[in-house]
Amino acid sequence: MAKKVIPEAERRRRRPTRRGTVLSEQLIVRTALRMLREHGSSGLTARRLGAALGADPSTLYRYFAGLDELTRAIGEELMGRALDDWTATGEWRADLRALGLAVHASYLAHPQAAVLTASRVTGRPREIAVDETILGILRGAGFGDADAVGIYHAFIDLALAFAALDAGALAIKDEAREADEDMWTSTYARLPAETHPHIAATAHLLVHRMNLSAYPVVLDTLLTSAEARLAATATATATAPQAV
Amino acid sequence: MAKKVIPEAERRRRRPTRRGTVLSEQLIVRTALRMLREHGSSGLTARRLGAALGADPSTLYRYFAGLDELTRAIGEELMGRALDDWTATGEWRADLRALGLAVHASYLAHPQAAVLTASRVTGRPREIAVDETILGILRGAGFGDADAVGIYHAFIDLALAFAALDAGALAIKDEAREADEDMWTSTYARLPAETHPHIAATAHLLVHRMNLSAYPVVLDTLLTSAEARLAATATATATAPQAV
DNA sequence: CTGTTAAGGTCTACGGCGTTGGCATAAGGG
DNA sequence: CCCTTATGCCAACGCCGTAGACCTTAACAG
Repeated sequence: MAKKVIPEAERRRRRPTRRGTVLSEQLIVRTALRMLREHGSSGLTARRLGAALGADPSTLYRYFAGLDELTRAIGEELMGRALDDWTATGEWRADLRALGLAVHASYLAHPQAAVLTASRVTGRPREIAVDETILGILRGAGFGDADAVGIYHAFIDLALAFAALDAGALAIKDEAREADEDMWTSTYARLPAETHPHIAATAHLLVHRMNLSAYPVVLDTLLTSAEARLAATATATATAPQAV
Repeated sequence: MAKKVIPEAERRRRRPTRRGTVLSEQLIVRTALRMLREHGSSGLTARRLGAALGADPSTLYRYFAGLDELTRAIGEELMGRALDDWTATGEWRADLRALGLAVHASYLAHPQAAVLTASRVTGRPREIAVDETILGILRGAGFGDADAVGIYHAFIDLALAFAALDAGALAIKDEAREADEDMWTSTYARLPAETHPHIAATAHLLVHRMNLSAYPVVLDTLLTSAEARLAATATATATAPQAV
């Protein structure tokens, strides 16, 4: 096996595989994304990916130390796409909202991949770029460092957590068209009022609501609360500018 | 193989295993929880679980249709424990807060198990009981059905999403004591100010903050927003009681 | 243009996995 | 006490990740 994985930037010799394809990290990651979509979140295997690329499975280990590292690269790709899809306007609240939704949407565009990656911090460049951007927006808006960090933390974790949760729900629906159907209509909507009065009374509302994501609502409450905090701080500073 | 899995309630003949243990769903689930803690979130295998129980791996299929169903039973167990740890006081906001934290804590008590289960709806009895409880608290507090359902949705998804996210972080720390160490001190805290000014400026705050959960903060913003909505609705109703 | 070197492919193999079907046996109702 | 059948065990299938040895050819020096 490979002594060590050579970073993409330092690759010199690109030998085509037996079947003629020339490999690269990008090609592998994109093929992996396609396979996840086609075969479900547990359908990404070294052998299958190798076959799809026309390469021996073990070749992948020249590019990634293991499937785990490949998984992190996939997450990085999704995070990068979110950032690409986003443009700053200078209005902090609108920008944060758009960025949060972009991250969420980017993951949901590949639910099977998101399931594998959304709850992992990769520490790779494009993920760091997102973090830097968020902190920049907050500090630029006038938040103090402590507030900025607190809001940043809530913001990014909220986006990732909901990305993972919603992607999981989506992936299950995509994969198990049979059997699972829809838990809310099949199970919850049929509970008798005697044993579960509250669910029974609101079943008609639940069935609709639970098929949407709660993310936008929660995101907005977070941003509203941040806005209030900013206003309060500004007033306090204006009143007593000598305070820290 | 078994024609069909027989529900726990209908089991009559409890034949001991070759090594003397008498199986039950509960024993299997609890042993699985222990194995997850000891061997990490990917360390739960039919063979290992069988060995730990002193039974043949295939015996498990008499109790669960597959590892997937066992996983759902584990999630159900965690959700049930959360409900057991919680007691109602009648004050809706405090009750919801306590219940949310109980769910979060119950999952974080078994991070490796939580990783596998937190983003899955099981549709099993004790999970349904939690849902019924939440809706009951909200409707009892005076929220209209539409509001109650909206808040319920945000509340439960928030709890589960953060349980999954925080458990993932915890599980990685438990499992990969080597190699990963702490992404925040190892990677982020060392970024140069030229390329990442905002991260560099706040690194000292980030390192502390990112090792905590953002859940309590976000939960409180959600509850505050709900409280405001309830007050607004009450006023509107008092002013114009004839309104729907 | 040729020779050398090692990057980057392929091949083979190992141990472990989930799951299945067939079989043996003993629990418990009659 | 007998019969039925639930429930356990065994053996086997086709996957999996990945390690190590090996081969081939791209890239560069001369």
